[in-house]
Amino acid sequence: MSTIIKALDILDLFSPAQPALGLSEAARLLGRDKASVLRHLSALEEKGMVEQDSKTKQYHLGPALSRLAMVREQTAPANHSIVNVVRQLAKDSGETTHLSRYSNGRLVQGKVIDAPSRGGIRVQIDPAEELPLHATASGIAFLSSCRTATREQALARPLTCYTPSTPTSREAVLQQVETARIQGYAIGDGAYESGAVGIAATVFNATGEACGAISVASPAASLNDTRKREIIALVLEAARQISWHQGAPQHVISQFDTRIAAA
Amino acid sequence: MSTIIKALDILDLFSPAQPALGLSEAARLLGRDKASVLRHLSALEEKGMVEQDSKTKQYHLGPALSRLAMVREQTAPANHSIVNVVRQLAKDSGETTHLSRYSNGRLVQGKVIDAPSRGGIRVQIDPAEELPLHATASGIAFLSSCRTATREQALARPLTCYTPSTPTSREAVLQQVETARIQGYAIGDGAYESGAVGIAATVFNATGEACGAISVASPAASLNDTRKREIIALVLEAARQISWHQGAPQHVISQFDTRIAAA
DNA sequence: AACCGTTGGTTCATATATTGAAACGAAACA
DNA sequence: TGTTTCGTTTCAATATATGAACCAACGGTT
Repeated sequence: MSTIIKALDILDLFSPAQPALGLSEAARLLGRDKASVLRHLSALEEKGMVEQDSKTKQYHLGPALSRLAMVREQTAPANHSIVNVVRQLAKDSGETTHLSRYSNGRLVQGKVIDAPSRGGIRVQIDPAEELPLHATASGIAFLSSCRTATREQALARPLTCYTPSTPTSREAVLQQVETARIQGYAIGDGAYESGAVGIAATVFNATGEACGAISVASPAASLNDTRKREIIALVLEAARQISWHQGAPQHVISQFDTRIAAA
Repeated sequence: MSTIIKALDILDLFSPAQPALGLSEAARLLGRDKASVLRHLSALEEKGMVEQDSKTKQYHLGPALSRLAMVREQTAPANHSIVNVVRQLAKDSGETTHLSRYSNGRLVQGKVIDAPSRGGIRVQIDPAEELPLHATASGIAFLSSCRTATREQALARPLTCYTPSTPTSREAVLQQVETARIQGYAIGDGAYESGAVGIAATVFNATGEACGAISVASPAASLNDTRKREIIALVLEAARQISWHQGAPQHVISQFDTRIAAA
């Protein structure tokens, strides 16, 4: 394994739950030698990827990340219009909405728009959180449209159980994926977080490949059948627009059109 | 030089002006071998730091950056390292030092470090005090780097006169701002408090926007030309460090570097 | 105060991962 | 068509990473 990857693995230790850690702790979590981890951390620090608190000696994520993320956002192609679609979906549905993107085996949050808060109960989503492919509506939707190799790769990894309704067997996941494929959208009913229902549809890129998912998360209590259908239509429309903004090919777009007409 | 740093150097090639680049171009810019750069890019890609457009083969900054930056922002530690820079500046200059931040049309004190008291005359600063933009070195420095709308807004407000040398006309202020812009630092000679000379430089945030100023306040009596130049260099260096800690973009940092070299 | 289990950090011989010139096929260009 | 440039692969030479052992310092216990 390359040194670069070993070093960058360190960054993945940091999370909202664990915003800072010391040398020994990092080495333990990675199962590596302190000396190596120290050298890696020093290199990362030199480039501003992490920062060390001179008092506590703990490391935390550094300013270079803010800078680079800013560059990425500023130069992300055609991002603005896509974000607008997500925002509109949040407004129309009145619920928390998030767009996720697939990259290197992971489904990561692209943009999260919190529910327009006019009181009442809403779902909160952590924008830094990675979405498990097997336990979220977004994940199931994506798996239902991606290439087989990608799906197999995802299923090969351990299927962590989050709630009593998390599908943890290959068969259970595949069945959900299959219904999602037929319907054109996925419903995740408390499989990741109890009481939160996700309704998601795949988004496609210019090559016609699945590249992520758009999803609305609602409290289970607030969903009856007509409301559900309403949201499904909104999500499908948003997925169509985002895919279109990314230059998805005609046959993908028209498939959305027939799905929306059916809903 | 460690491999990690060499790999991370690649990320610095990306900028709003150059949001994507190919392998050869990157290798050329870095003066390194294509093969190495390819391996580095592949490693970075595996960790999501860059992404390769499968069509054009060009690389651009990856989703891991957005994710990690989000974690960093959520867990933003009350920036200890920045305070350290201010403290160090106070120590190196031997004078009272303060970092101010712009917010809602006002320049407010972020952190004030009193001069290391080894006797003699020093300037006292009230940490609760708001800094008039037109009459302090910090204010002039900030105005010399902020966007036009902000500057106009500041000039539209009444220009209170504090001492005989307070600039009270729009033209007088603008002239000071212009010299500050050219020099990269501002000197406020008793414009707010007679006998107190401020030397300030703008600090920038991750968006590359001016967000405040760092300043050293000395008694006029204790300043000769060489001492002044000494402090200017220290202030510029501190501004550079603070901006860096806030993730300011490369072109901002390098501007500081040239200014420091000139001083 | 002496002891203990930590911590972050350093050293150096060993072993391993990195390196870069050269070569390749593909694509773009003239 | 030949020419250039591109991304990518290979492999021997070597520069670099590694980790066991060690150190000094800190914070609790006894």
